[in-house]
Amino acid sequence: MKIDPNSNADLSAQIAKSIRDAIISGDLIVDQRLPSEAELSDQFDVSRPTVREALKRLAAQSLIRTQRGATGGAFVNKISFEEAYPQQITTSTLLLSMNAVSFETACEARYTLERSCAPLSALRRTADHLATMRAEIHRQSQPGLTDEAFCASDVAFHRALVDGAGNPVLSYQLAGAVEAMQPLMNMITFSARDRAKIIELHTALADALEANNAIGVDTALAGLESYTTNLAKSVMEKRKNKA
Amino acid sequence: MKIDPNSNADLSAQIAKSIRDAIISGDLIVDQRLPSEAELSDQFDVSRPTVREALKRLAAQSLIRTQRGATGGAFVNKISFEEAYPQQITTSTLLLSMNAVSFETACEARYTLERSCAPLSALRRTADHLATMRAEIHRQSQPGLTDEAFCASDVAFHRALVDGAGNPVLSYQLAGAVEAMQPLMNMITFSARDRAKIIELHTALADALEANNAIGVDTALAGLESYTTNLAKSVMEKRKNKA
DNA sequence: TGCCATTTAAATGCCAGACAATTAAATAAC
DNA sequence: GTTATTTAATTGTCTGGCATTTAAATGGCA
Repeated sequence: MKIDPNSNADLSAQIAKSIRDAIISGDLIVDQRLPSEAELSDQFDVSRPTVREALKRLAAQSLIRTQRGATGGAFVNKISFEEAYPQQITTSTLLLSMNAVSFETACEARYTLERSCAPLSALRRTADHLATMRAEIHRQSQPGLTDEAFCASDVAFHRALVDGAGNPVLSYQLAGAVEAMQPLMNMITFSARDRAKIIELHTALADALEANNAIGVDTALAGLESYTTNLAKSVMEKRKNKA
Repeated sequence: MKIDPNSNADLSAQIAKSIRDAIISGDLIVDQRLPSEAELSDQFDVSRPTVREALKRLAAQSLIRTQRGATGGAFVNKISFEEAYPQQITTSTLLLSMNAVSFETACEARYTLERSCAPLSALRRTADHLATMRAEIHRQSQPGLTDEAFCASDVAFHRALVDGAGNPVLSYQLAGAVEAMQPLMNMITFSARDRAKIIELHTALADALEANNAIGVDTALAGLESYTTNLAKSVMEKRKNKA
């Protein structure tokens, strides 16, 4: 293998790309062992620290894992949905906060995606999903709950709804959309009346889901979206008037 | 700052996590310069190569960028949707190929998400989006097109549809779902009759979008989903009988 | 004073060589 | 045959250094 030392990219970035491409193309398969760091530095004609930087880049993307010891080394990692969730959520969260995405835009995306899961979830949700949602509704009605805890429970509620669709790909894609909204939601202070209204809509949603009523779920979600949007709008308005 | 040398995690992973957390929490803001590698190795009480490995991890996630020279250093990166797309697509693609996700499951997720964009796209699509879709339809009807090129054009067509919704968050989330399907689609050989049928549905879709007819778009998408699923099923069947 | 060339300093990029820690396999002892 | 020990391979980390890049400081000159 050869690396272009005149490229503007770092050597470690080029090496990482080379290995990454091999993984994506299937040249390297899951659980296959990469050459040792010493061998790689020979093959790419760079020093071991440079190879290590490249491997750390790949490890940061969960593309490889490393083991120490005699039979150790770097192995192509079978990336799981569980591993991919946090990455996806981190990136989505930062995208929203760094790119000045409006609350409306983020909210629209989130509810648009979530409503698409509703029919499937109404069809397939298990008793477990329903129980989780009921439990979260109960938690949300506890007095003395902080706004952060209320939002976290809200996220758990909606994730149960999404998971109810029984499609891991959907769950993965939605995780980013739903969780990334949390920092935005945390900017809102929920009055007792707000919480009561949201709990009411959550209950309607759970009821519809229990009855396998797709239209009811969709209606409740639409209600939640408009209520949340309006709430955010009025909060922003108040904050603007104060300043 | 302190790092636990007795943790089972690598020092570089711990340092990366510490800096990553600071970025997510807002302690470090966009374009802020991190301490130099030498300063970081002092602060964390580790060597410079270890700090560098940590920084490469963060760079692999597009959380920082580095500049050489007198006023250089590592800076918190304002991650853009454009930067995030490839990451998202790579991860989604590998998730599908490594976890033996069935064609049905992936296809369901993709069309479920895409159909959720349809009403918005019917409302907001610009002439540009429409022109892109028409151009891709034209390309798809060219004789002599390879299956790969046909699939690539299909992806471009559907991305235009999604982008028509005018919501960057939706476009980002959908990119993974749509593009990650391509390797699966590439496993199918499309007969002339298949292509004609798909082009017919694409045309119906574009027509409906041009008429701002949300229901028509949804119908065409539903048709595409069932046609694609059946096509894949028959291809798999044939392949199985051969073997 | 103002402009241009040169020097300097700070930072990252890269390398060589070494030692520590971990782990599994080979070996030896009983 | 089982257990303890040694050995070898591999990653993790450190020290120290040189190369390269870049902006700012400096100096020379008109």
